[in-house]
Amino acid sequence: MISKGEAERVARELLSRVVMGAYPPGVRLPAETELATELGCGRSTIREALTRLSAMGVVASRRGSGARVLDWRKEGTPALLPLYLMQAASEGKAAPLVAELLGMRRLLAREAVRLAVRYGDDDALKKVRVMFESSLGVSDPVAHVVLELEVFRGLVVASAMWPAVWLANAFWSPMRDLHSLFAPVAGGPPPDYAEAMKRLLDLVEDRREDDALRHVDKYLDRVDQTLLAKIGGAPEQDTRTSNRPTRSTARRRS
Amino acid sequence: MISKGEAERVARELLSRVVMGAYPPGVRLPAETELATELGCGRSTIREALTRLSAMGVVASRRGSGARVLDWRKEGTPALLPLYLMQAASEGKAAPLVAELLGMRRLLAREAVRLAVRYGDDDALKKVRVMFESSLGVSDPVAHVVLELEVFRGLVVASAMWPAVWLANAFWSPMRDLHSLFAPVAGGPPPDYAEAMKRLLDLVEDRREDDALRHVDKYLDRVDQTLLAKIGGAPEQDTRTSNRPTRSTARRRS
DNA sequence: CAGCTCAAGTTGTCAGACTAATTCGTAGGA
DNA sequence: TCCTACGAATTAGTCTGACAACTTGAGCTG
Repeated sequence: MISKGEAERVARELLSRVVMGAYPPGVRLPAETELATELGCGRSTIREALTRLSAMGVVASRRGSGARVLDWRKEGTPALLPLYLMQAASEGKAAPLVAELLGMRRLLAREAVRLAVRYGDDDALKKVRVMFESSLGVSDPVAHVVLELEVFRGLVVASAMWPAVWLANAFWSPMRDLHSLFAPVAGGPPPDYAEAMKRLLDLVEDRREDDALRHVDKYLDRVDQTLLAKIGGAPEQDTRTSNRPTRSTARRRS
Repeated sequence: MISKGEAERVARELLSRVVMGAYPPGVRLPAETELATELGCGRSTIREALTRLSAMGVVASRRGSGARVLDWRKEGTPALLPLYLMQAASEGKAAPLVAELLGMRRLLAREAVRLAVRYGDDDALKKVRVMFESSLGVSDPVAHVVLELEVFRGLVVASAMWPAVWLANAFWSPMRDLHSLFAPVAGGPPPDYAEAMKRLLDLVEDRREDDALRHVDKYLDRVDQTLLAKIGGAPEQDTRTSNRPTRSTARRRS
């Protein structure tokens, strides 16, 4: 994702052509040799780029037949997020997507807290606390946002439930690229960041699951609404937007 | 994932060496030319395989320096799931992992229902129903399990919230490979599959979010407990194992 | 010992050739 | 007319060899 070089450039170029609609789903891509001459590189570079796009669920190559563009909106992976959202933003349609992304962040943040409370061992949680404290001095918006995500991810890591870590990685690593787009708008860390996060870690270490989940919900409520207000998307009346288990859903008769 | 060829074989071989511990995190892999001669293939094939492993967060290559093995348990992607769980199963440690995977499935299934209720348009939901009905005749365990996952994924697709679809893909496509491991154990579809799923789709189309979520919770409760009992992992007393928002958590005073 | 230079080693990219698979037009037959 | 079978053209997969860009570490110099 952060890698450089010719193959990366070619992959970005091809991906943007697909996302922008120059190569719509279903069509066959030009042959590798054609792409090579057109983009001014060797065939191996084209192949490297196509391998990456294939891992993103954007194209699929078949020997003898060529590479077809897949229905990437339905078959893709979270790696598509940054480019997709950039395009949506350029068309002024970003607001509902951002709201939904925040909802997914909340989903995973809640899961992170839950896992850390249940399975996190004390040493690993200590490391998360160290990571958190090292993020306190940072006021740069982009850096802060990355560190905040890293703390939540650290909670999952501390639980040592690796499949959950991998799911978190699939979402958070594109989110990292993405947040650097919005962080300048969102401004620096919220004023109560240090206090709220410290309290969260305390609750996690005390294994108070219910209190910790309530706390993270409240914190994200404030943060999300602030961000949405600044982005400019009408913040949709009330908290129904969030996908914490809706209040009315809470199973009353189970 | 389903692709064939020499590169796939090499990638599997290298990945299994990493997961089995032959190449522990931090060490440098042998040079590409060495690997090529050792595995009996050309250097381009090795490079193709390494590119895939790199996309899985298992290795990282640097020009001039070589390829290092990453801390794949912390940095990996859900694509590691099948091999990891196979290894855990061979050591008899599968039960807690399976329980956790079922928890994650519930998380995403609930999200699928929620998104479909809120954003799914009627035509797209009709397509999901068609897909579901075409799965009714299937009694083969593996095929059924794949189709059931596909129905839940279809609900997310119907909502047209693509980032959520991509997150679901990241989890469900490895789960597909994985379930084919356990499906023979789990046996065919549960007796109430047709009835329960039809009711779920009805509730979704009627936009009754709360009822739909309750329904899917109850259905998954039954399915999960049956599977866990057969797998042999002690099913951990009661439903506290599931990660539906715990009853006591349901925000009473918000 | 600190700092510099340079040579060896490694990945990234290019080029060309061959292999294996698919596609499609066409000739031939029912 | 329709259908089948065959073969040529097209295309991705793999191998080989070469060079460029970069990193590392040993040896040299002060």
